[in-house]
Amino acid sequence: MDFTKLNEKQLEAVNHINGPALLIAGAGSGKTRVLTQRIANLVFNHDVDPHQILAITFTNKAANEMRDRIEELIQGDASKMWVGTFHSICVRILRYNIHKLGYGSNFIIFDVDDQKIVVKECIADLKLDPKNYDVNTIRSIISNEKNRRKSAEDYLKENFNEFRARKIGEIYELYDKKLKKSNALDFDDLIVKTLDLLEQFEDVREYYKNKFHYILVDEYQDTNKVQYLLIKTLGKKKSGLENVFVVGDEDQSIYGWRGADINNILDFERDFPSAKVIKLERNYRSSQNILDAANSVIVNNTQRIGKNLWTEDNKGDKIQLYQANSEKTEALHIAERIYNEKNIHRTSYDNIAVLVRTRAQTRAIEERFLLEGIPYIIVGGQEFYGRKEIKDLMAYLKLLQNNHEDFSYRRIINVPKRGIGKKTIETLESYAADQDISLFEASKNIEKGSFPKKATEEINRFYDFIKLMGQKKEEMSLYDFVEKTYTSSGYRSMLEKDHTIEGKSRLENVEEFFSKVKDFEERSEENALEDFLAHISLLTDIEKTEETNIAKVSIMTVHSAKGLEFEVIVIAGLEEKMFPIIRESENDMEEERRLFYVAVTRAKKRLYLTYAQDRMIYGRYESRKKSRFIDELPQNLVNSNIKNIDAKSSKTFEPVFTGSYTIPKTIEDDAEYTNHSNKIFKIGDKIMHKSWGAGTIVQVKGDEITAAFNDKGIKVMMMPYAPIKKI
DNA sequence: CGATACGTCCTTTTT
DNA sequence: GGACGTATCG
Repeated sequence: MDFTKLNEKQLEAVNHINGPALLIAGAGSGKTRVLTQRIANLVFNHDVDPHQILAITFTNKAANEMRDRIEELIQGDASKMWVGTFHSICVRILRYNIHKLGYGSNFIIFDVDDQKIVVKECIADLKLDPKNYDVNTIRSIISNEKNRRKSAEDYLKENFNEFRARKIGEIYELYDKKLKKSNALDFDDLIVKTLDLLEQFEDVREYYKNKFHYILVDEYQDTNKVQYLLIKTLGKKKSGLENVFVVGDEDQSIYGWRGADINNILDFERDFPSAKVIKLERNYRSSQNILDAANSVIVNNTQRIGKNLWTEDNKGDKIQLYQANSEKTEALHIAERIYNEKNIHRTSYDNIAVLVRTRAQTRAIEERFLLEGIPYIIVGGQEFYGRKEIKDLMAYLKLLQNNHEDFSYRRIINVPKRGIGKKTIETLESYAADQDISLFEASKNIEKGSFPKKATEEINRFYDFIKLMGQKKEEMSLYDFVEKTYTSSGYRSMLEKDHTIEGKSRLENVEEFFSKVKDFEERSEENALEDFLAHISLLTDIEKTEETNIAKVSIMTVHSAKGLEFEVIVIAGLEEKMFPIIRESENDMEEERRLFYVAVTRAKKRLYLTYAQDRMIYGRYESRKKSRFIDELPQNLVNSNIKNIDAKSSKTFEPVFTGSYTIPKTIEDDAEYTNHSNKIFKIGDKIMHKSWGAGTIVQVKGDEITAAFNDKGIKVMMMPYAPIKKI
């Protein structure tokens, strides 16, 4: 194998074979290359069988890429190597062993939305006032407790003397009971139950300890306590050969709020005293100016091992800071910058990312990009899988996977409408509760007379449908099965009957869902329903985002940007209370600073920072102060539009956008798209949009045009600015 | 029983 | 400003 492209430190890491090691890998220091080459080295030069290797990555996509890359390097098969996220690896272990904990191996995974529904139900069951027990708060308490390895029982014990906390403990307890009854696990359970399994069953523990001779963990700084214990359990060997190789960067630890413990990386040497520590500080991504900026901010943190990024690259451009009047001008400025990047620097749209601290910030930016015809993509969020029709279809599949899962049953029993209303369901529920059986079970032999005739018929029909599909599941391919479910349930005809714009877009979404099913079926070896459901549940934010063939600007949160890089980065909303967001402790502030550090180090060539003097918060304008992080930058590296930073500027709201400030378009072919002065668009017109392709106008309200695009769904545009033409 | 009208609360961040 | 929940009506 050719190691010539590695620097000295990287080579040292790749050649480290036995014994624990900690690789401190600064941003852009080529750690992925090290990880893959080290594994290839193990297999190719040191006779390690791929099935003895466990590699934990941050995303499933990274896992697949890593496997491909290794196969290329060793010119051989690495399919037996276990690579994946903590969650997907745990699912794999659980499928084989969870029966020992009293669960069925066909368990389903509950996402955050599912969790909330359960919590809400618990609050109602315990007759607590929802005003005093906020669903989101309690969901996150339960999650945090699980990540700290505290069971409901532990929590109740610890909080018995405080009324409210005790009640929360009771909710936690009931929540777990409900999940167990539905044979469901939430995200945190996936790790916790795996750990339970390894601790409680010696045979399981020994099996996996013996199997995995080499363990690699990426993004170690973001592991929480349970994940840490999992690695320690698997990694501690009798032989003393603790081949645990962890890679991380304490300066990029940004998931404290989700239980990640920065001490896992800070204390690695204590846990594995013989650990070799290698530090990668040479950066291959960014210009020196960008690195200087990053270094100068992060030195203000105390929780560090300490490192200083450097590059042999040149100084590069200065950082550009822009103070806007409001979030609207901020967005406008960003659009201008992107326009210049495109036309002056010839930067492709997909080499540009706009990073924000909170999802709410994306709206203003998105609206401006729509007006200016800048193609963009919002990475992550609830965009696709959060849609009602997709969740409904998933509920059908979950119910078919596990007939006794009441939450899905409830969701779809009357979708499409089957005349089974609230009353009927309540009766069914109380019957099921009395008998301590699932709703599905309860609907099996409902007594005549307890329900209206029509309802009885429909419940029976639904029961038969589930039963029948259960048989089909075994004989059909995944795709055909999903298709059959969609059609036979009546969901398809329900959507097809809906001729509103919304209905049409739902149909399109379902089509897209089907193409994902097909995709999964083709790419994955296993195509059991349970694998598909788990696959969908465990997708990361980035993976949920459509891949497109047109170049687009990415808009995303800093958290989503972890691990990515772009030529040009815009960080928006650099204001106190926004970035850093309001935090309670100094530790929290350090995490905010790390978050900013992550954002800055995503940039290869140019970095633009923006903030607004006034921002719309909950529908009211609020005065803002610029972020402390701006002051932590080396001021000689920053160009800014602020004339006198210290002077109290007299603030005037700029008027709502009037059109006078529109970006000059210079590219020739733009003219025919934007010169609408004497063209009038009306409903039914076929148009061509510069980035969305062909579409039809469905609504015109003044200057506001709504059009349905063939591939992109419904979009609203401002007529004078939208890059469209009649066709 | 389902569709519309108003009040409420909200924003961190995600597997 | 807007999503989401409860109240009220048809």
